[in-house]
Amino acid sequence: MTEFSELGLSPHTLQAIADSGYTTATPIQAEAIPVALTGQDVLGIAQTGTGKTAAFTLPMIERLASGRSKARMPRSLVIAPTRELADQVAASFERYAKGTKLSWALLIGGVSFGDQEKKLDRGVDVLIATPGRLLDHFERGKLLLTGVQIMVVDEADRMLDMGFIPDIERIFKLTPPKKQTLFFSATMPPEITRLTKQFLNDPVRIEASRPATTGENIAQHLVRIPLADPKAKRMALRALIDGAEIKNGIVFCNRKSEVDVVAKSLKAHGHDAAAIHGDLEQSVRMKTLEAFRKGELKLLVASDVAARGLDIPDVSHVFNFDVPHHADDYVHRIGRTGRAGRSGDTFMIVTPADSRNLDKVLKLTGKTPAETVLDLDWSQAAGGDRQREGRSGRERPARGESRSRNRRPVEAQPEAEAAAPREEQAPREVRAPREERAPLEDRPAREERAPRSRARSEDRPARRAPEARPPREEREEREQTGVRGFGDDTPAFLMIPIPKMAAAKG
DNA sequence: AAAAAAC
Repeated sequence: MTEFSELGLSPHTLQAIADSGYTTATPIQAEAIPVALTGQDVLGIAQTGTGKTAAFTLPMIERLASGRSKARMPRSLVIAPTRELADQVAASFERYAKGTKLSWALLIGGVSFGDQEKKLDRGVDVLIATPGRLLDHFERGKLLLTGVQIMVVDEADRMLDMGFIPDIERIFKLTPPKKQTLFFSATMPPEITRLTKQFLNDPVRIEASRPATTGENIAQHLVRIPLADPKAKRMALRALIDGAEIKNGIVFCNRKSEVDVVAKSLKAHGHDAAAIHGDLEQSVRMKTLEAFRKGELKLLVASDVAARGLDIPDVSHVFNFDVPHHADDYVHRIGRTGRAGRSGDTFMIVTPADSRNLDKVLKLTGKTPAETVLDLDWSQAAGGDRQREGRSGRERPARGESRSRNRRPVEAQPEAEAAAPREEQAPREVRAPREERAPLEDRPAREERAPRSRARSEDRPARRAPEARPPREEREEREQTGVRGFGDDTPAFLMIPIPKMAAAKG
């Protein structure tokens, strides 16, 4: 246990920390803060929920305490992948830099340029931004990055997922090479490693990541339902919610449209729920999140915008309305609960159509979740759809007709009636005792199925390897002839071979 | 398959 007072922070900052109610530092804070205070680069391998935001804001505040920034020339820069995350970083500065002269500005999309420009003109010490809006300001000539002394990249691997790496490279190149860089990523895929090698200067590597597996304090439940039908899934979700003692919970869906439908449906059934996803207005996103944080909203229905990074203190339940497309996302989603050693319950609704993604999830977590059985009358769900079974039961109507057709019936009809008497609706939940959760026979059976996927994973590298790493002469030729006009300054990302396209054509 | 992010 390391106290903040041991880390070399100033009395003023320590007071701000104490005012926030903290005394002991998290492992990443204990390791990163002293290093960052010396001005060295930091490569932090840490997931969210490890306290990494404070791990870089605190030393930044200290190092920026002396000196002032000029107009349009921020002295430091924090890049985050999502607006909410950037907002959280801003909140951290607001909290810990209070009483100092440090000024900061939040540059994110979805809000007007005016206020952001005003702040830039006045001069800010800390710029917190998402890549798109930052570059937008830069291109409008509102911003110079040549005065940046400290640059932070938060959740780099997520930026990679979101296609931001070229932007990040560009931003790196707009800042002076002689600066301090604090670089955080939960994982280190090759692309990220390459980036750190190119732009970090002899960084101190600090690891505070939990393994990719899931915490012991999170009880994972699997809810198999017999039909891959959204209505049936909503029935199941309601039954789960009604059958659990929820303080607050997040319901994750794969699609934004589904988020809207599920949120509406829950509200129509008397639940305290609201939606959050990337198509909603920024002000609404923030308001909803704020209400959820304050405990004024019980159920947050979310796309994966909320899966990672968001600072939502303690959630008692996570519901996976859909099996996520990527197993990683599952880990992040359920990681919204069971934080700081508390216990959490998670439920995932699984339909016969989800077996593939489910396999991937189970393989990654290495766990066999408890199966929760819902004793519901599924015909209620199937009934409404039966007459249009021609649609392969998926209920994905063509554009145009979808809205008017789906909306009302979904909310108003048999479903609503089905919910009427609560006692009847409550799930007859048959929960296996923990020890019995993973019957030993189950494991080998699952293992035996593996050859199929193993065969796939074996031949995949074989197919990709020759593309990803062409023979030397070819590479040199490409380097000489493929990209022109940059001289020695060719951006590295232009030199990356594009295996997928080649493979697809071949 | 989907989501995220700039106007």
